[in-house]
Amino acid sequence: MDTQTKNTNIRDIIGRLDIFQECNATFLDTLAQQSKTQHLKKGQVLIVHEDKAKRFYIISKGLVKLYRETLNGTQAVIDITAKNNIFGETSIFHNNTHPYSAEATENSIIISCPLPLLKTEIENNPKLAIVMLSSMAKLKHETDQELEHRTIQNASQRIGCLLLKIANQNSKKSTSISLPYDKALIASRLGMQPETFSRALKKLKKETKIEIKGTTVTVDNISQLSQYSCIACSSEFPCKDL
Amino acid sequence: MDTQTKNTNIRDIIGRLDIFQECNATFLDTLAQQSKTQHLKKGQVLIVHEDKAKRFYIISKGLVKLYRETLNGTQAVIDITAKNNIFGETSIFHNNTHPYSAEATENSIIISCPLPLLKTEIENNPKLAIVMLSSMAKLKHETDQELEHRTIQNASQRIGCLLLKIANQNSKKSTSISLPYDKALIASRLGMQPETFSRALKKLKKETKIEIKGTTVTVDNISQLSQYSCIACSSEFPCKDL
DNA sequence: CGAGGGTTTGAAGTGCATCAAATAGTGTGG
DNA sequence: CCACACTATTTGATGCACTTCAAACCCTCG
Repeated sequence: MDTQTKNTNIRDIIGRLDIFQECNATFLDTLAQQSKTQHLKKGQVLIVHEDKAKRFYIISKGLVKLYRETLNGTQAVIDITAKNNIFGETSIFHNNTHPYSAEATENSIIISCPLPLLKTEIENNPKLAIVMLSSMAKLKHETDQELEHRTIQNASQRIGCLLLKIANQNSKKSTSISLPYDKALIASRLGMQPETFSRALKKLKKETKIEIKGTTVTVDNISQLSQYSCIACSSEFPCKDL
Repeated sequence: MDTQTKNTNIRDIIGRLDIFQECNATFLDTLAQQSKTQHLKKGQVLIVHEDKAKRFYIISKGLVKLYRETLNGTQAVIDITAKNNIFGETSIFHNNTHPYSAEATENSIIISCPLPLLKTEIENNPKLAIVMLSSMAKLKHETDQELEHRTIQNASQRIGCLLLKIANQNSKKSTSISLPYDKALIASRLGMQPETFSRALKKLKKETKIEIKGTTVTVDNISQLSQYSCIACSSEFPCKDL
């Protein structure tokens, strides 16, 4: 594939992102021209916490874990993010330092774009600033929710809550959910050990009559599940405030 | 005090807030005119989670707890915020619904301002939008840190981390710290029970040789404290990224 | 078929929560 | 200035949830 074609692809992907809907073609063209596609192997680290930030990233394919890590290697997962999501852009507001690390958790294709370009555009395009502002507010709110869950919900309830979230994203009444990534990764996303995840899922199955077969979870009675999980949450199902 | 004088006071306070430094006098005057001062008793609830939002708030004096609460009354504290801080403004980005509850934890004086006015100004004043954006990014980052602490640090380490934060805000080498609010409230802010706080503080005292007398904590050896707490954190002392 | 990662299970330990009760601290009215 | 009432904090005893370490199992893919 020649450069011309590549850039067209990037331009298309960028142009479709929600976050850039208020940007004009000139900016998008320039951004696309200065962007690069990167192929990441599973496990490859893209950002190291507190690194100087020069670029931000868009996931074209795959899965990226955002996390913070202590010297001895213990990790706290902040988010696991997928196709068409952007990350690394918040460093603009942190002295151009990345506030988290990022690692591909499966083979992924990433578009990397220069940060200064975005920064300038935010400063010059008020509409983009507003879009970024509400996107940031949404992120903040999600983290607040997560903090609440960690404080109030037990392991099984947190799993139930995640299942409900996934079920809701799909069709209205879908009862068959396939886990978006492997169980150990889900566990870390929910702030628990893989062993705990396994046992807590078993408990959840017993309590709410869900069916588990490998990577597929079948929920016959969504209200039973929501009752079990949402009793320990400030928001009622289906979580309006997201 | 007549209305004129009151408004002048409000105007002064608003005008000094960091967040409004990029706003012109006309806006600040209008905002002050449409604002009201409220006296809150300790324990009084100002915002109930998911209420329709009409106003945002500025603390002129006192202390306000922002939290989320389940039906059975269990709380998750999001933040405890003091003089010259603003809260309730994020509802602009959540369909005018407050994403948390707010309660005065001591007798407080609050300035309440109409949200639509702020919303319009954000939309029309790009510089304010940028200020709001970095303030929101900072909040998000703080919550990310908190989530990390809950995941990785134990109770004693979290207390130590808080002490370091307070020590750092004051003078460079201050060794005498007075707790900003009562211990049960600190405990809830750190996501633990009062009993746990008491025991964990005792343990911290033993491990790091700090002195505790009522509400005053004396730290002779800050590096010993930071070593104890920051070993379980992705940021090294003194936490640069704040 | 066998290697290797992902997942589950078991056994034991740790940290925090819970409930109950004692103690310290604070403000009030006499 | 003291005694009382009330709140904040500490202490003790016990239980539960989650972690840790070790080993078994399971699945997929060369």
